[in-house]
Amino acid sequence: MSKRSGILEFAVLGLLRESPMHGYELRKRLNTSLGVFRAFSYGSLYPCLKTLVTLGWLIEEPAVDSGPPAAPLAGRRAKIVYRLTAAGKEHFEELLAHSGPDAWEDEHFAARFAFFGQTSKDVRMRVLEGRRSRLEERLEKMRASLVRTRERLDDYTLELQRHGMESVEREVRWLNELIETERAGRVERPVDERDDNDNTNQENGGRPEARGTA
Amino acid sequence: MSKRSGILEFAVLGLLRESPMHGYELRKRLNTSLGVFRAFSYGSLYPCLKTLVTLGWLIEEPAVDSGPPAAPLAGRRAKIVYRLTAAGKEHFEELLAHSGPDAWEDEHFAARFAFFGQTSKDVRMRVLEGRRSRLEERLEKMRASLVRTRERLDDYTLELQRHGMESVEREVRWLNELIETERAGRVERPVDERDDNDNTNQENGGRPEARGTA
DNA sequence: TCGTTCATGTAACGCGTTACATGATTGC
DNA sequence: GCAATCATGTAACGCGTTACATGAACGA
Repeated sequence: MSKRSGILEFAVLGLLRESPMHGYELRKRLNTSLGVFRAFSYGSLYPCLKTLVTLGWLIEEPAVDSGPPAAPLAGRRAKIVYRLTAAGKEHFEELLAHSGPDAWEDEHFAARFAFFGQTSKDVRMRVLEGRRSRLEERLEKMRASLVRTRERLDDYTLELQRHGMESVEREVRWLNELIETERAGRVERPVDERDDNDNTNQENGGRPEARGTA
Repeated sequence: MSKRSGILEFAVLGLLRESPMHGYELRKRLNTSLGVFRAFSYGSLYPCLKTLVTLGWLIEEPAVDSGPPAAPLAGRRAKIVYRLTAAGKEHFEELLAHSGPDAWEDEHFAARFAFFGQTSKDVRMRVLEGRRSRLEERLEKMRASLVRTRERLDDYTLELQRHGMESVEREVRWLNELIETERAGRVERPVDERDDNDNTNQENGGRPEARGTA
């Protein structure tokens, strides 16, 4: 209906899935833990939260402020803590699994990757491979346009293109490593129903060997 | 006044400086020659052109269609060719030289770099160095946030951060090479007043040696 | 008590896109 | 003749930001 948003909505749901939070804290985690790839401001976050509430993905809670025990009374502007509803959880799963055409773009991909810890292995594979083929398309276009326009571009433009292509190629190699690592990975932890907080996901969950590759 | 735009405006002026063009062609060059880093649509391009005309940077010309000699008459919807005015040229120089706080962001930088062929050496140096220090700031922040949050992030988030940092570090190395090359560069071609088309800018204008570095 | 950080919001604007509407020219 | 592509535009919307307004809690 009104005011749907892409990546911000997704990130909010993802963070809230880990644990309930209020807006301020949410924003900080958006810009630090996750935020390497993007910064959000209150002007977008708070309206987004409201929308998600009206959609039923989130509920507001009056913030049982467990910190300072004094002055727990009356009219103090309570922090609003947002908690993911069951429907919200479901919706988030859908978003994770969904492979829309724009799902492989830079920021969409980064956002999904950031929540791989909460994603099943097959979905992870699909996302990684989707991203890779998206990048390979992009490389094709770049090469084609280079062939078409080479000779009538100055050195700087050329250098810019070359550096751009190299960056993309580098990301493809990175994805290749990740995909290999995933393939080698064993156990499929069902992810569902385990009430929070055991985020220690050991047993070779992430990227083992394959480092100092340059 | 109304409808000022950043990078699109800049790119249009830059392309038009090389030679007059109509909107359609302009858009194609935006998305091929230059367009590795960004794609624009008509919905933004045409309004932008109008604005630039009212500002006096551009003038519309009725397109003396030199191609098909037949049917040069009456009411055919003429292509509109846009040409940079003297004021527009001046404005573009200002934009090139200007070092606003946002001038070092990803897309701003890429756009400026794409027009280095029309930029004097000292400005090129300022831009490259500005970009580099901007990236170094960014690296500082990333490192700091890593120190703060390490240990309570899952492997995937960590890997994402690591890859992000490596990308930035790589660009810094790239800039270092470019800056060195610039320093080694000799002649300062005044750039001004040479009526178009001798774009052959030889004499070691771009990036000589320093390749296969990985 | 005074500045800083925490905490929540709103209004206006920025900078673009998508989808639509329109028509001329070219090549088969 | 008909499709493709060239060529120009407009209206509505998307997804965010900046700047502003407000106020409580905390530390020195």
